[in-house]
Amino acid sequence: MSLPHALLTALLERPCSGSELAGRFDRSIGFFWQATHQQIYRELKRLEELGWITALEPEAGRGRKRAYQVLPAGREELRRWTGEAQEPKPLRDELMVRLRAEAVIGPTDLVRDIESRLAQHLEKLALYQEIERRDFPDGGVTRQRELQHLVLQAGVMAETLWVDFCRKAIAVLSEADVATH
Amino acid sequence: MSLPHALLTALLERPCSGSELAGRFDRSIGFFWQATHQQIYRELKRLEELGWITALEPEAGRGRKRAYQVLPAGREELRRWTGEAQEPKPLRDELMVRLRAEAVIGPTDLVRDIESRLAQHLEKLALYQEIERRDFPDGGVTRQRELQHLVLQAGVMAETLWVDFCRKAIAVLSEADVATH
DNA sequence: CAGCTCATGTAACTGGTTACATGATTGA
DNA sequence: TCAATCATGTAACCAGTTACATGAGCTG
Repeated sequence: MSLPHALLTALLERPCSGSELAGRFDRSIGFFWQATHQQIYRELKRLEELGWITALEPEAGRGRKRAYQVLPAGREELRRWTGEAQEPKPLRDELMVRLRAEAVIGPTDLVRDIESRLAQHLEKLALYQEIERRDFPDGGVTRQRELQHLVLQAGVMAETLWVDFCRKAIAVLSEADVATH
Repeated sequence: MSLPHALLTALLERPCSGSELAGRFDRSIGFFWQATHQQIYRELKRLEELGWITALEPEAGRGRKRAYQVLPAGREELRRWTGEAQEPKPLRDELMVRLRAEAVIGPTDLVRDIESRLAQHLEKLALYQEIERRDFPDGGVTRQRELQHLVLQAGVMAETLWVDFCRKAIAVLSEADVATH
């Protein structure tokens, strides 16, 4: 249940409205946690009811922008949750299911799809490295910057892994194709 | 929507009952796709209604073991799905949300949790490497074995990444702790 | 035949997704 | 002033999770 805490974090970094949050979830925060605007509005309402956030200008509803800020109770809840133990989620990837299916039913078009994934991961890797070069030329200086850098590095590491794996998979699938024909 | 296709793959590898499938989802298949027995039974019923699988012995219900095998229509569906294009799912990890929260609200107990995660990832990595040593001493020989090996390697790569990342995170969090006190 | 375990199954709930609706603001 | 766009919101749905129930078969 990370969404409420991702929202608290985002609102602490800078108070803003639901639509702005949706925008931020398409960029920085969205690199490691995604949310649609429907989820965000639903959750903001809940957080307000819980007394963890409050609207800055108590003006009314539909169509009018409504910015929120975090209340002390929200900050306290975020602190509690951040230090809480969590089990690491096991790997869960559709591509692995497909590879295992290929192993059973023989050659399919899967290799085409992996080539296209490779291109996308290369693109994302380049994006992250560009951001890293621009925003963290000397790593992080303050504690906050170091932690932000760390999260970005996780993205770089993950995309690098995917690039490596896609190349390996393409090699295996192509080689096997040749041997089969 | 991988579960039906994971089940088709498992049943092609070896026809079996729901409870046996649940067991297999705790081991090999479960390393990259998890499912509870409730999900499995629900899905098996659906697959049978779709005409993709059929019970081997048409004996009745509750309490009696019911083994299934894949029908030609099921195999065809699996082939179709395997070659289908899929967008790579973006990284989505609670730990990144927590790190970002730490960056905003200052030191918490997070580093303890990461130390415990590190131990778990090391354990899983050792398990995967043990399986690799035992089952793939010379890599894969046939196409099928090579693909199975590839999937296992993905597990090794992912756990290695997590081990590296946890160590990096512990370094940053500890160092920052010292600087803060 | 009592009690245990195995195998199958039901029900309620949660987080996330998709499709659609409506009020407010802006600018040609 | 009206069409486009922005901001907020409702509803239905889907995959996955948790808790619990019940029939079948085995063992002491």
